[in-house]
Amino acid sequence: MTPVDSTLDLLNDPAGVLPSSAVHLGRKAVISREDIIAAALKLIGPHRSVSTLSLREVAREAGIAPNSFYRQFRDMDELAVALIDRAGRSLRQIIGEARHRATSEQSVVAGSIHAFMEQLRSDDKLLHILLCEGTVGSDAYKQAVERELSFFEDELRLDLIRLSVANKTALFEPALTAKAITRLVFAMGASALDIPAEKHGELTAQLVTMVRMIIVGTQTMAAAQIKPA
Amino acid sequence: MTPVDSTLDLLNDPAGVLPSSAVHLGRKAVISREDIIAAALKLIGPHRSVSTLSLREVAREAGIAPNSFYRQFRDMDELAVALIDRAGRSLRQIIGEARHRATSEQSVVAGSIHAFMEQLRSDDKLLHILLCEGTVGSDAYKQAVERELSFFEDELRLDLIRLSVANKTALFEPALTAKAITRLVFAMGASALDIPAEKHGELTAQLVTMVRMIIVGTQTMAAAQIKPA
DNA sequence: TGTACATCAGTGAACGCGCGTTCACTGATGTAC
DNA sequence: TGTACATCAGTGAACGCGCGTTCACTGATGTAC
Repeated sequence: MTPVDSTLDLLNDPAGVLPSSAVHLGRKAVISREDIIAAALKLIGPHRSVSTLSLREVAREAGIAPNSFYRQFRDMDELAVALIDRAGRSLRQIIGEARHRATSEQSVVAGSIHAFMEQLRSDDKLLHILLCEGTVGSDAYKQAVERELSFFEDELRLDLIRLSVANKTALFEPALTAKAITRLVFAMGASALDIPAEKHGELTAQLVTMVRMIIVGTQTMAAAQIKPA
Repeated sequence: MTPVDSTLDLLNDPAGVLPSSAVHLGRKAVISREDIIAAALKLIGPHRSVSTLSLREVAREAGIAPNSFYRQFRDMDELAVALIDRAGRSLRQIIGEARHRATSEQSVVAGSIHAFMEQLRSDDKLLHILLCEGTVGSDAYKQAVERELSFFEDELRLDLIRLSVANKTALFEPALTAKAITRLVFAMGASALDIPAEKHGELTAQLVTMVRMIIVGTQTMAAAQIKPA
């Protein structure tokens, strides 16, 4: 039971060398939000989504009393939103890195998608959260997921514009293009969670082609001088 | 309590004019699968997905004893799969009708999407099921939803081919095009469930443009003689 | 440095609840004579 | 037509369980002197 061990470590840490995340205003907090988040992440997997976790279950995994949970979170909803926020931030960073390594539209698309699928293949719990919690759960869940998706869309939109300027190729409604790509990638990612890993390669290739369709379409429509609505 | 009333009606139906769905092998079955399915549909809504329904809750709504449920379904999973099957069949019929009214790619796209969004706007419970149950719940759920989606993809693929032949415009990988469109429409539909009805028009317009991007892309790629992988 | 004290993070026990599932039953149904 | 009977769809009561939430507590922590 790691959380319990780390509790003991904290208490036996006279030199104060432990991560400051567990320290609050000069006083040692034996249970941190981090402990609870880590426990929830341990429980999440391909067949467990955040919305199916119970408070007691998370507390058990964290090695704390059920009611101690309340010292850190108002309820499970608040924990779920914290997890979704973290998941969004994590994925945006990963994709952002992949994207800024890229120089052409081609490599932005392929690179980002490969980074995304790699995260997925590595059984990243945070990504599971973003993919699974969007359609069920409380309004707070859904809003949190929608917020993360819109962050994604925005970053993608800026990159699409950046590249279209660099390549001197116009885009038809970059915002809509970014939204379409984001939604499609997340939808395909969600269905990839349930297929065996050996088919991920095929799915990645499909996804790259699909996104190319959207980009070629948006460029063609811009070239044809179709007016944005 | 409608189900209870209909039970009484059945018992007081000497002329045997009631729907045959409640009659089994010459013997009157007072509780039918239909009663239970109807009760589940009553409970489903924007904030209730099938996976959050309890057996007792459905039984209560149907006006039957909890254990009577078992005479019709092995468990809630079996009920959920029945609901998903029905939802798929219903939506395919609606979209199919809209599609066969159409003659051009333009009107196929716009017509189908409008029919889809109209179903959504009308608060159709069956559509909710298809949109919400894809990412959570048991494997049986997910497989059932995937199966319905693949039916959709297939019908859309055939229609795209039919129209491209009629219009003499080639398509790049029709199967992938159909898959991209299907996934995108369902993903956008799922997020539409949580937005106020007055924004549905805007969302429909966005969706039409997005799908046009895919179709224009797929046509342009075919015209450019890019080889399918 | 040593000691007394206030604070409050974490707890153990208990609550009432709705759940899925089981069991033996009952009583209407359709059938055999 | 009337009657006795077997069938089995539907039931009421009960089970044990895990849940979220509450309460008064306790004991380690950091502070004041």
